[in-house]
Amino acid sequence: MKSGSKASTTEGRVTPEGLEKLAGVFRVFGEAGRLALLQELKEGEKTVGELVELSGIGQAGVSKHLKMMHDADILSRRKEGTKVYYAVSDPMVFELCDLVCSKLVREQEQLRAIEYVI
Amino acid sequence: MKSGSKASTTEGRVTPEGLEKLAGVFRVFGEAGRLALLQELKEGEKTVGELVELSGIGQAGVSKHLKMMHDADILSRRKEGTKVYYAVSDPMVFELCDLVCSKLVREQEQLRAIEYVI
DNA sequence: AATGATTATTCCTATAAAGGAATAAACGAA
DNA sequence: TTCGTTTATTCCTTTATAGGAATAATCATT
Repeated sequence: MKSGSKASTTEGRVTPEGLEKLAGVFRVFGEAGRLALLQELKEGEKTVGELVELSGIGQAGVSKHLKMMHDADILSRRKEGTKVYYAVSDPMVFELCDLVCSKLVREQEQLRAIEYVI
Repeated sequence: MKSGSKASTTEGRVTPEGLEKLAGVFRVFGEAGRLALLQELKEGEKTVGELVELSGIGQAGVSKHLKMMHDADILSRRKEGTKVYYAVSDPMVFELCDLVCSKLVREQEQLRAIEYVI
């Protein structure tokens, strides 16, 4: 067992500041545009321009979203000339999305089952 | 392998509507007050009044947060007399929080290691 | 029916965040 | 240095959400 790290683990209580940080991370994922960008980045690193093309989001928006995710330590950033490559730096991202996705699928199946009965 | 369920699984593409739903779920977790309520509910079902006491959030706020989480199929609701008991209905909730918590702990440990070097 | 207790909802205000246009900044090439 | 490309930032408007006070709704008790 590791020693300190009192601020934000889920066994036992989490401090209000810990909860705020937690919520902050979830908020990063709480926007469809950012999830779309993550979906593109799942296939590998991409430049801002490529992501603008692929996502249909405006350049400013993409740049802001990427900065936000980079600040949250979700993306890595690599500069090459005038281009900037972003990549997912924490695979937790996909575990998170898979968890919620499977939940949504479960719900949908349940709905379908109900429709079937009716 | 299950058959249909095209709308929102993470292998392959997720539709824009799927992404919107996904984001919506994350937004539920993107607020410290709601996480605090979930933390209380981790120990078992509680009434609205108990949660008001425990969380320090106002009655209206608690009620609204609970409704939101119930609508998102995260909480179950049981009425007994004038009291209403809420409980976490999907253990995914805790997996989600644990995932993000462990990420935060990792980051904090990394920060600590850097401080140690300096 | 009237009262008290509990929860839900409405209304308002304040805050935060998204989105777009324009501009700035960083960099390479000529 | 100047120009073109790419990305970041600023400014503005709009929308969404939290939070509180007040009110409504629900239910048991008398």
